[in-house]
Amino acid sequence: MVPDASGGPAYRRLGVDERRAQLIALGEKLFTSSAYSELSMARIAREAGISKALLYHYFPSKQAYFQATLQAAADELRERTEPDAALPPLQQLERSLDVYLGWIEEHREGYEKLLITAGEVPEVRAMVEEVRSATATRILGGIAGEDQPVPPGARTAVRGWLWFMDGACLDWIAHRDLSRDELRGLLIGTLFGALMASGSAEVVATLTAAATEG
Amino acid sequence: MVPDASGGPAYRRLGVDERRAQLIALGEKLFTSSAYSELSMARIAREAGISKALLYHYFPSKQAYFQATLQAAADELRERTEPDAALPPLQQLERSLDVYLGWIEEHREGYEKLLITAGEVPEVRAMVEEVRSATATRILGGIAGEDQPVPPGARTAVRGWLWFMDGACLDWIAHRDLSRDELRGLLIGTLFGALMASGSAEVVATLTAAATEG
DNA sequence: GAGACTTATCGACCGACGGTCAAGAGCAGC
DNA sequence: GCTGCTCTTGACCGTCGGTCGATAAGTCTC
Repeated sequence: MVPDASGGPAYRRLGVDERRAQLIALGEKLFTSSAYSELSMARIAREAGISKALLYHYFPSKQAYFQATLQAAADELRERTEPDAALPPLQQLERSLDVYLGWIEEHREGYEKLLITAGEVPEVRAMVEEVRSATATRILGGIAGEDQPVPPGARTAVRGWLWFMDGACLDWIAHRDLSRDELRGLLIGTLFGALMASGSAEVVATLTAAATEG
Repeated sequence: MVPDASGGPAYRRLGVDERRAQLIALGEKLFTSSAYSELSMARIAREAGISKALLYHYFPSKQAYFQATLQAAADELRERTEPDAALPPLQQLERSLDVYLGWIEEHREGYEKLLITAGEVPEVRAMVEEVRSATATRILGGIAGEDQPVPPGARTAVRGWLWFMDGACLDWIAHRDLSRDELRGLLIGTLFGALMASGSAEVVATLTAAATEG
């Protein structure tokens, strides 16, 4: 390093937690404004005012770093969409959807980048896929009864519907000409439509009946 | 190059079209068996038995090369799903879907890799997005009348449905426990369900009425 | 205040990547 | 057998993700 003519320290020495928090906060900012592959670790380090080696001291790889910046948001989302088991299934779904859509409105750019960039990083693809899987299981479990075997059509319908949700949400935040309630209605209506078309009419009937009677 | 001890030519010299065709055929094979980022241009050149510089002589970049290997398949798919304007809208849709699903069955691995890898290559993402956009316009134009303004809800519904299609198809080829007819029924039923839920009930009625009367 | 100790931090380095370039080798025409 | 066109090459460049031994900032002790 260049000798420090000013006499002060050549760099500031932070505690581990402090430095790590700073890097994660920076990562959240950078990864939502640039694509994963367009951000080099060298540039991230430069913007953080540290060396690349230090960045690698805190995170074993670029993918791990990216994943770490997502983890906090992912945890928060999962916790917020955790359904209230006391509610009837349909209301559980409605409430979770509401929270989900609210979260997307708050994190527009991040959500967009996440879905588009998902293909680049296997770990992130796995995260998205795991969220989809868990949600599908939750829905199928909630509507078809606990340990009943799930008919293939219903499984495909729910799986496809989760993709529908992402596509519709991307369209939503791109155009912003639909209210959140309208979108939620579209999503739930489509889920029912898909389940009906898959030959699972009775679960839809059960669902809606339980809602109107309760 | 190492002096050729055998006395024969050090390399085979091919015509431009021949070499290009060979490289595209090789690319189709390699890109369906490995992910885009896992394939280096050096390795592709090695497998083709040529130098990396020659590969770059035929294709200006790795992305352009990848895109070129997709172009043939994309053209074929687009041509095959071109609807017959003489048919009523619903039958157009059914026939195009049938062709589409058949194409996916033929190109399972390629389709899977394509959707998963789409995020990595901007050009490919643009291709997929363009196909979705064109299909959406085709569907919306066919059902809502030619130059009528499309209500936002219907647009979002169709856009989401195209994502639904990809998600359902991925589930379909992953599990293979649904017949093509069942899947097609699920897709069309879901499209109707989505349009109904978006408040475009009348277009669905028009569509199905035209089908049964025609 | 001086010295010892811990460890956060750095500069220099590596192999591999995508991409470029001027020179060379295969083949056709004479 | 020579000439010329162009297909083809080895060597090179800048940057990337990632690694490593050395160094200096801060703290603790006396």
